[in-house]
Amino acid sequence: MARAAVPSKSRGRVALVDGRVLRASRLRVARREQILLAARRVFARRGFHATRVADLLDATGIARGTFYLYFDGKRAIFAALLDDVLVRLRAPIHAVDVRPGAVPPRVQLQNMVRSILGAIVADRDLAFILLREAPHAEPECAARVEQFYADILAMITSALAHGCALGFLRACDLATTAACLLGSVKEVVDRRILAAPVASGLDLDALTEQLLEFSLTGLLQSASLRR
Amino acid sequence: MARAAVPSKSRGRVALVDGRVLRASRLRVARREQILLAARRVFARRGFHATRVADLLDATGIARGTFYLYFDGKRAIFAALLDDVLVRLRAPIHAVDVRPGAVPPRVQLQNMVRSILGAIVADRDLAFILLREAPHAEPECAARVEQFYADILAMITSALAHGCALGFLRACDLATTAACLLGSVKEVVDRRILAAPVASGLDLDALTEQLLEFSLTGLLQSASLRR
Amino acid sequence: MARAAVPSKSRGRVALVDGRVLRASRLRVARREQILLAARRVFARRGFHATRVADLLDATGIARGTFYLYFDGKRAIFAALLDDVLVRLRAPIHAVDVRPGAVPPRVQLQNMVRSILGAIVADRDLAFILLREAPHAEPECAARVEQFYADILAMITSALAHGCALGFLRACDLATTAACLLGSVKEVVDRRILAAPVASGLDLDALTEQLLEFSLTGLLQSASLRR
Amino acid sequence: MARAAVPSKSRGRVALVDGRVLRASRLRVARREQILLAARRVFARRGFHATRVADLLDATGIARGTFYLYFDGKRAIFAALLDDVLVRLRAPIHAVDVRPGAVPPRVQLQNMVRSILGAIVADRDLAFILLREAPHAEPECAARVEQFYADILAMITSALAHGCALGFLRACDLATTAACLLGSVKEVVDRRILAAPVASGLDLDALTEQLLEFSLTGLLQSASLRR
DNA sequence: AATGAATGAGTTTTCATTCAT
DNA sequence: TATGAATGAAAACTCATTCAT
Repeated sequence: MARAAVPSKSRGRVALVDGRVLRASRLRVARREQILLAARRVFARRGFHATRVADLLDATGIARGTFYLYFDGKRAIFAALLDDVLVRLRAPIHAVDVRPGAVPPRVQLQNMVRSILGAIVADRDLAFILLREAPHAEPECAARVEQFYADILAMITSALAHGCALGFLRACDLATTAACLLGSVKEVVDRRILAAPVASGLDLDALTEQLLEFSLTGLLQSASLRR
Repeated sequence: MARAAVPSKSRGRVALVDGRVLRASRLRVARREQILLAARRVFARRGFHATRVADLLDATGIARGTFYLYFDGKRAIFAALLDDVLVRLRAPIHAVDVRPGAVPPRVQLQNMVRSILGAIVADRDLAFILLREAPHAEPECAARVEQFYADILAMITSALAHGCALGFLRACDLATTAACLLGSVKEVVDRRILAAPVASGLDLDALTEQLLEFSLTGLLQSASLRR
Repeated sequence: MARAAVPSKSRGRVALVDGRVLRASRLRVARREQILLAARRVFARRGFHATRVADLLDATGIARGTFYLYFDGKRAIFAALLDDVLVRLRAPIHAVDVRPGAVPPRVQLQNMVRSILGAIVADRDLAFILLREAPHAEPECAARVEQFYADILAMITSALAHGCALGFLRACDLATTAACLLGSVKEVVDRRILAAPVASGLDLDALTEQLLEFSLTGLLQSASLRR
Repeated sequence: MARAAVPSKSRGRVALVDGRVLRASRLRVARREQILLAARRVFARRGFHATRVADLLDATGIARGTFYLYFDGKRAIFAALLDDVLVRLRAPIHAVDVRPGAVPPRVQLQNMVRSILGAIVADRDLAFILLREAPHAEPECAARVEQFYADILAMITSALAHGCALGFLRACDLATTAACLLGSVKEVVDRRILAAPVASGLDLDALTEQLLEFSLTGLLQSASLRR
């Protein structure tokens, strides 16, 4: 929708027009962002189904027609938000480098988890949308979320398989264990970050540590390790 | 809504009437169950929001008016189903008995997890409703689900605290670790049971074992336990 | 939409149910007719595009939902009306019988034209819909109207070809002449019947005569026939 | 809207300004024509109701605001187009001169019909607008079209009356016969010109001949004239 | 008790027109 | 003059719930 700005160094009339076009384009993009920002908050607070287009209008202060100028409807703007969060959360996820000389795997994991939690804290509303709303909003959105998780699970599974092969990790059912890992992160995010009052001092490093500790060493005391 | 059957010891005419009332009452209850059963399937397949009352009617074969004779509406029947699943899943959950001479804690945990998974497999549709629909159906439903999870988390937290105090478990952030545990179970249920094709041979014992193993001993090889 | 009435002569419960069903079915059909009747008037007076569903509701005195219970929308009810008129006007149209001993062709034509005009007068609103609204209402409606006229033109063309072959009629360009005939009838219907004040004494026999006379013998005096 | 060019006889500065004004005015008129031309095509192809202002803009390549600078709106530009066609088609229509020494009436008629058909072919889009769209576009447009036809019918009626009085034409119901004539022409235009593929070799002289022949001498063989 | 026709509030979406730049 | 973003009135359609039979 938002057209790419056309930068120009020419003079006279053309420059004028280009200047106008450029400015208009910037305004367009800005307006779009403004609507997205407001919508993000509304969707996160009220949920997809309870949110009416009217709520989005109220939150942005624009007219009905204006909204439809920028988005094709409620689903479309929600999908745009979902895109946003999917991109942001996919960014920090990557395979662990186990080559000799690389950063130790545990540190890599730590950094990765920490980055993910950081991205979530940086935009709680988007995280709400991904975790709580998107899976039940629309078939299409749900499918995208499912694909996102499927990708992540594939990476986890691959990492587990490597770890086992290299002797770092114990043998386990990869699919089930991957689910355990994903579930742990999702629930911690949900209950320890999203559900936490905004003001409360979130210690992401501590959360990261707890997640890793739980996943890697389990709950038992070393001494009582062998049951 | 469903009136309690009125038992009667009187005779003759009155007894006859009582018999009728009794029969009617039984029919009432049966009909109610029939509607609930059909609704369960529909809600699980289409989701709360996408399910229209007409879908419930189609699935049951009753008339609109009849439906409202048994339930106060779409929300009410969904709430009734939610009640159902909450009761069923709460049943197997209880504190671990750590008194000397009791069944070993790990076995108790194993039995408990196994029971929960068993209850879920026994009624996938209800599990769908709890896991995927109820949290986004209606504020009231979401609140009840939240309360359910809060109860479970409280029990887990308490168990963790006991385990730590008794020296069975390592020290950890109780709230975060409880979330890890709950998340693991939820995700395993979702991906390894609900998402599994019905025909696929589910091995609940194996799933139980994987969950316990993951939670108690983590992923690392004992040898590489200390990083 | 309207289900066929199920007549029943059985007794007792079944009869009761059948009676109810029958009655309900009749009411349904009656209601549908009532809505169609009102809509016919509204569409004829205001035109398809200027008619809002609300106008139809006002005219019938039913609620919005009720309307959509009987028809899928504005287009659907208009299409139903169009069906109606197409059936009624197609009825009197048939090929001319030129076998020896048959009613004289001119009399057959006279009867046919007279029947058509009669059907139109019997339901001016429907004729309005066919002549003035349907061709511009919706692509689909327009197509049906066009097909209707195409059928008629095909019959006329065939009749002209026969007439020429038999020596009754002079040679002419069939397609163009068929258009002349159709156009004459349409315009006469439009201006001499539809545009006429309802009260005005319409003499359909006279109109029929004028139409035939014009088409068959043209305007020139016999004497000046050869220019 | 379009301001008349202001001719100027003054010199020097004022003349310069006048030159500018003149040029601006010419541009204005040209632009207006350009918009009308594009709109004509769009209205003819999509119809009045299905045409959105955006379609007109797309077809012309101007901005929304610019459009409203030249026309008061969708109705206004359509009305302007209608004006255009009404003027063009009224031009060739005039009374038949029956004074001795004048061109023979049949030749006059022939010329007139031929001129009308020529004007239509010269601008099929405008003819579409008059014949198919204007009568259903807007009450005001419909009224103008109706007035146009009323004028024509009045001329035809008067001509018929004269012809009868002079003994050229047979006695007939003037209003009905006038409708026959008008309807014949309209339908022939519609089906033999507008509906014809553009490429198809239209023989307007032949169509004219057919129309006259049909109207003046009818369909019957002279021999079988008296039924 | 059972039925299903009727209801109408609620929501989305379109598009002709305006107006600040 | 030209632009195109903004507007908001209209209009269609859905569906949970009621109620007369």
